[in-house]
Amino acid sequence: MNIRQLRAICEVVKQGMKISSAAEALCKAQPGISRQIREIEGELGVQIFHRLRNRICGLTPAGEEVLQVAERILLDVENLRAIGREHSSHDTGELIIATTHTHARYSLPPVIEQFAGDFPGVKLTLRQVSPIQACELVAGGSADIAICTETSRQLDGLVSLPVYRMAWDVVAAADHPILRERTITLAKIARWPIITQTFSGKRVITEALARAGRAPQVLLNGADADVSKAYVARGLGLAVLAKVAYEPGRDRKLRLLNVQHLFEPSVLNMSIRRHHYLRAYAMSFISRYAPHLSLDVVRKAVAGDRVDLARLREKLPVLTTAD
Amino acid sequence: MNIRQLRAICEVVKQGMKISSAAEALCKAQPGISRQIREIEGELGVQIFHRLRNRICGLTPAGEEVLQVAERILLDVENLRAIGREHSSHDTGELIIATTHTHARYSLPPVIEQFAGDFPGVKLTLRQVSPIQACELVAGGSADIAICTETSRQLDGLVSLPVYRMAWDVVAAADHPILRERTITLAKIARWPIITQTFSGKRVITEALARAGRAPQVLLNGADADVSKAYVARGLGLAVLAKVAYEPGRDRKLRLLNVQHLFEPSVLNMSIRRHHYLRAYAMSFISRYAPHLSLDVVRKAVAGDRVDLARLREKLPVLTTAD
DNA sequence: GACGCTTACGTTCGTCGTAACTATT
DNA sequence: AATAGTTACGACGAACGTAAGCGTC
Repeated sequence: MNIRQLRAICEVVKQGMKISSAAEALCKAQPGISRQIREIEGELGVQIFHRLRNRICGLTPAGEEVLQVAERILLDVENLRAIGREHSSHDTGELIIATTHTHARYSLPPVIEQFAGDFPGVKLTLRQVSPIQACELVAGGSADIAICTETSRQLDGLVSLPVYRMAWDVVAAADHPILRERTITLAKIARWPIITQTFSGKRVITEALARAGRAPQVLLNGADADVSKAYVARGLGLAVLAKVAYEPGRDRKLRLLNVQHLFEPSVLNMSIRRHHYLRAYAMSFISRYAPHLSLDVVRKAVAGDRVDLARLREKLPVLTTAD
Repeated sequence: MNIRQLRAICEVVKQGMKISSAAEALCKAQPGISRQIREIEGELGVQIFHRLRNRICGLTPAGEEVLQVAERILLDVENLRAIGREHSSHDTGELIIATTHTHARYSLPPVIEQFAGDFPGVKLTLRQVSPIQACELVAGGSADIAICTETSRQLDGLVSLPVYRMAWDVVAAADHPILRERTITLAKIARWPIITQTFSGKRVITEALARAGRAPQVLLNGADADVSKAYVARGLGLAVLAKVAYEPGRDRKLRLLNVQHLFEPSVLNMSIRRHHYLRAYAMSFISRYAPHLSLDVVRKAVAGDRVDLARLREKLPVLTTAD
């Protein structure tokens, strides 16, 4: 058995059961990949791929099981390389963080600034995507850490730790009529056009209004916090923002509505691929971003020991400002 | 990187940092092993072994981490082979159970008889050892399942599931004076010489008497249940036996003392190496031996998901007779 | 005929064992 | 001298790419 053979299997699956695409992705000729696969099938004594008319078209049940283990082995091979780099060049390497606009723009900058100062040799990459994509990037090994609100479905092989509760704000233009109201209710919010954001912000407002039997009048959808703020400033509507995205000093044309009682804070997760080796600088990043998280807990959770998430959630600090 | 290289590393460690022994164990020449190691050290860019005066004498910190991951990879490689065998020859293979005398002789025979009938193609091996050795065999990959009472220290990489509570009996010769007592107390037991067994039986009696401020008068130590019974039958003393080891039909010369109130039942564990692939027949064996254990729980526990052991323990049946 | 995989074959690279060498005890 | 590990070298085998073959769309 060979690591190359396992890589061939995984790549063929990743490329949608195409040997030729896998060969290209691995910079090899097709016949090589073809043989690697037949060789390991011969050695294990089972068909891994379902062949239909001389063409590969799916995994056999045995193949499903093989794939799972093969992926774990390849991950561990990557981990060995990371261990090597860790001990040969402690403070140089790469750290890829997948997150949404809100965190890339508002909650992460101070941490990243500090981190970049401390680890000039680490190439830090920020991938700004949707929460689901962020998790998928991490699960697929293309990113180290995902920082995003909870996604509906947990990918397996992914360890998610709650790190903050995110409070929400509703903002309005300084001369917006709603500011004359003494108390804000969901019903009053629902009267005005709303600029919803792409990800969790949208869900938060929709669900909250649904609880009050209302639906938002969506003026504009698919905006991020910055876009939302621009439209709100022009008086076109209200927007729900993560509290961290409101900057009193810069957002002069905006006013906050007092809505803590209307919107439940969302849980912000940090997701890491299970069994992924975390370089020392990655741990350092984590402890800077979430100083209340014990690194030992992180290490254990990633190693596969199940951690008492409920207890972690209980004492989660609320994320309000980035600094 | 190569699986061979990883195997070389693990074998050298296993052989107590001896390259030559590792070479022999792997049926290779020394220079080959030597080179494999230097090659992977070169590729990872770190020293794995500590070298002192041209001689290997320990793992570096990096080596410790590498070893851990390398072992996991080798285990997974073994798992791939097992998956192959599972799907190519479902009902043939090997099953190695490491357990103590009591279970080999008393609690397992009916299950094994049934199993052997159902899976004639499976070579079943029973390794009769101490509880600690049983766990070590499983942790080292030399056995599939360990069945034994809890050991003081949990080996890492080992998943232990509680399967039964083992009740204890004290037996005496039919004409033993203690049988004239109306109620049995620890103090009364402590008056007589005791034949202690090698493993948990010894601890049980010692700890129980210690709670009553007594120490056992040990007449003979290191016996198993059968040896104990023979001496007890000759009137040489009392013995603490697992309830399952007392056979009323055969043990005519022995009498039971009513001691449920004196000896706390011990928890019997089933231990499996974490991430070890369990063949279908192994699962079948488990469900026969412990029908109250959900196979899904077993599968999850072995896969690394932590299971609520406390809840499992609560509703543990008491093991009294084997059938 | 284009696409996708397999078979065939010669080259290249890697792995292994023997043997000679070096260092430690 | 004996033990433990490294270096050197030649032989064998595995992996790769090119080219040709086969079956499907």
